Amino acid sequence: MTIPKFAQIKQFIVNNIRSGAWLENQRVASENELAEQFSVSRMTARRALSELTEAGILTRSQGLGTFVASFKSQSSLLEIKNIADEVKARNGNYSCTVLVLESISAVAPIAIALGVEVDSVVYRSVLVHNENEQPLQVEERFVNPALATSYLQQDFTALTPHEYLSSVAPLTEARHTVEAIMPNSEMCQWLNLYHEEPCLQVIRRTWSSSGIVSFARLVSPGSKYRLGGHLTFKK
Amino acid sequence: MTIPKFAQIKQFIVNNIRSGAWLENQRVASENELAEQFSVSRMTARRALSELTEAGILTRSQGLGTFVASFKSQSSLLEIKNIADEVKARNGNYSCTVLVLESISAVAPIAIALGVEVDSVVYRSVLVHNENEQPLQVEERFVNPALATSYLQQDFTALTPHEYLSSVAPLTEARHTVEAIMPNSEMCQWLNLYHEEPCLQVIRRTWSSSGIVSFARLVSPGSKYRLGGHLTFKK
DNA sequence: CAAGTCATCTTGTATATACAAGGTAAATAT
DNA sequence: ATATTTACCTTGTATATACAAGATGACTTG
Repeated sequence: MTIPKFAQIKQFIVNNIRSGAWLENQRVASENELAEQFSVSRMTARRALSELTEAGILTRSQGLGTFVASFKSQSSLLEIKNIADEVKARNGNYSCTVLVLESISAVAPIAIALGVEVDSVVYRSVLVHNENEQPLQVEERFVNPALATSYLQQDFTALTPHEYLSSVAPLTEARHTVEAIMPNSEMCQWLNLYHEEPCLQVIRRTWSSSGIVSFARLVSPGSKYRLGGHLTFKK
Repeated sequence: MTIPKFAQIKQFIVNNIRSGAWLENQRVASENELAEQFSVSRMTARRALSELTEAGILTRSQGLGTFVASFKSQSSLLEIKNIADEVKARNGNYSCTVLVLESISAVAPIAIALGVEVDSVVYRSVLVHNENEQPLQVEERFVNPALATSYLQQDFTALTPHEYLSSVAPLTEARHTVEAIMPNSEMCQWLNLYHEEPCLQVIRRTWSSSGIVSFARLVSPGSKYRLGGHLTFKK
């Protein structure tokens, strides 16, 4: 028995919840009770309860006790992964084509999103991420030149923009929104779509300690790409 | 100073990372060093480091030390919230209309998704979630009758299907996928769309301890609904 | 009877201590 | 010189103890 004691207690609790034996909002044994049942110290029993609480499986309140969390309270999460990693994970052949790499004058919405002056110069890149030579996602990115001076000199077939930006301006925050859009004709060409079809668009803004670094638009055909996520009591 | 000591240490560390003073993969003071710096016991310093590690902000390895996690390793997460809560959160007027509530014979894809026999009887509901009397999302749901016998007798304008199902068959797991689709004519009618437009579709399958409970399709117009999420070093 | 107090349960914070186990580098033996 | 041992750092697990603070119900007091 090499499994740590606190982990054994966690398993015991999770098993009871997963099996349906303990229902939502039902009370769980107190730290002292668990300590006695498992012949451990209170601090060890406490660790099991605390970690399961942190994981959202239990809820606790001082003076009252510990309870099975209601499923509703758990927010469901979706992961946005790196597309290159995703392709490689399913043994696809990943490649990347650079379509545009330029400096442009920022129109109002771009300037606002990047936190720079309107009509100031910003960098823009458009890449296509391919799986088995078929376009899977278009990445259009606007970059704050003050924070990534030599952006235009990079070879993005070797190093992704995200990786390069992480190295020159360490990221401290990112915000995403996901929506369904209809691609314009330019985007259809980039994605090699004969018939118009709805696309998933992820907007990602990234911050570093010195300000907004970049603003990216990731567009993928609805027929080829989806986001997935799952939520469980495991752990 | 009523802030707990372990929380003060956490703040100190997070501030250093957010400000950019400590870079990715950089080494952080050890438990003993922190304990001395802050005049606390090792266990208290340890708690700060452990909780930040659990939150994905630090990584630790036995024998080596503690390090600032690389931003890349953090998966970006999107939250799928309850739509009624979301509407209420922005002070919208939430309402719900029941369009269909019936038992049908399961065709193959539905039967497979629910884990029941093909052509067996399953329940089906179609609801429209409205914000200020405008359709915001259509929820089409197929339910395993064995696990929610009296599903068809419920009043879903008062209690959402998700809430009802949680009460009769406590959920233990959920899986989601998000994609962009073009709605068919029936869906356009339900969503009150004059012009066809791309929609976000969330597929949600939920499990309880006794099997697959239900299979829901949540469709929202791309122009009215988006998923948001953000990733930060806060906490 | 009603209001306040007290005892006793709960979780929360904090410390001191002990040993286990992983990793590195310097000291030692071959 | 190379290989092994040893010392010393790190994090990981576990215990015993103390007091703080929230919640509840019984008991006491006005």
